[in-house]
Amino acid sequence: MAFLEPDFFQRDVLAVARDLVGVELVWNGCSGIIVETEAYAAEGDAACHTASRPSAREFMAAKPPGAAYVYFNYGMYWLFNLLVKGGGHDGLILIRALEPRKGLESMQSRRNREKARDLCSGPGKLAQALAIDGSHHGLPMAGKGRLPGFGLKASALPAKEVVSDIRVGISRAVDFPWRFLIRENPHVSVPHGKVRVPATASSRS
DNA sequence: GGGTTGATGTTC
DNA sequence: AACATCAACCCG
Repeated sequence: MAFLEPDFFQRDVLAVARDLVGVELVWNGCSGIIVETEAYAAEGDAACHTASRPSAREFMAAKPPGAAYVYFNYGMYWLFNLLVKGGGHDGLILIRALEPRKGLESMQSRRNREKARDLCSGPGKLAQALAIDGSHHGLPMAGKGRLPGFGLKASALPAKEVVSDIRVGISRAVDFPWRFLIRENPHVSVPHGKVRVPATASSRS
């Protein structure tokens, strides 16, 4: 199957986030089927980096659709996103979980875990399993600048049941149903319907 | 199983 | 000060 081209990322960020579920992320000898994503919209979404970080707005203006947006969070974990622009709504898509397909041994040693379910079932875990870090920030994952061995492949999967849910681990715009995942897939980070919204000053009253 | 907590560093 | 997390630890 062919690698996705930039036009895939030139659509509405919600459509792309949904359509990425079931796609195979190919990364330097390893790969996995994307089973969970989250969309963040550049406009009107207080949880998106563009709402608070000038560097994120500059990145979106400068880079092409399909570019990797990689950043460090909680002092410990890299998170891997893809840039969407040129369609209905621009934004970033966090890749949150993979079902491992290739390079299991590399993932196991980098994660220091054996079970497939412990390798990529969360955004920090999958970045560690694939050895993604800040050196990959801005890397084109589609089109001309794409490196051999890196990209996104449409995969011919059996019919999948993609459901939407609220996003994980954020404190603003917590009720947007912009997380997309395969229901009942054991490799997702949090099962459908199980995201807990942290108590806030306003909700505690 | 489920809830809680500590480890870490970059950005604003 | 906040943060798009995780694993180890408790309790049962």
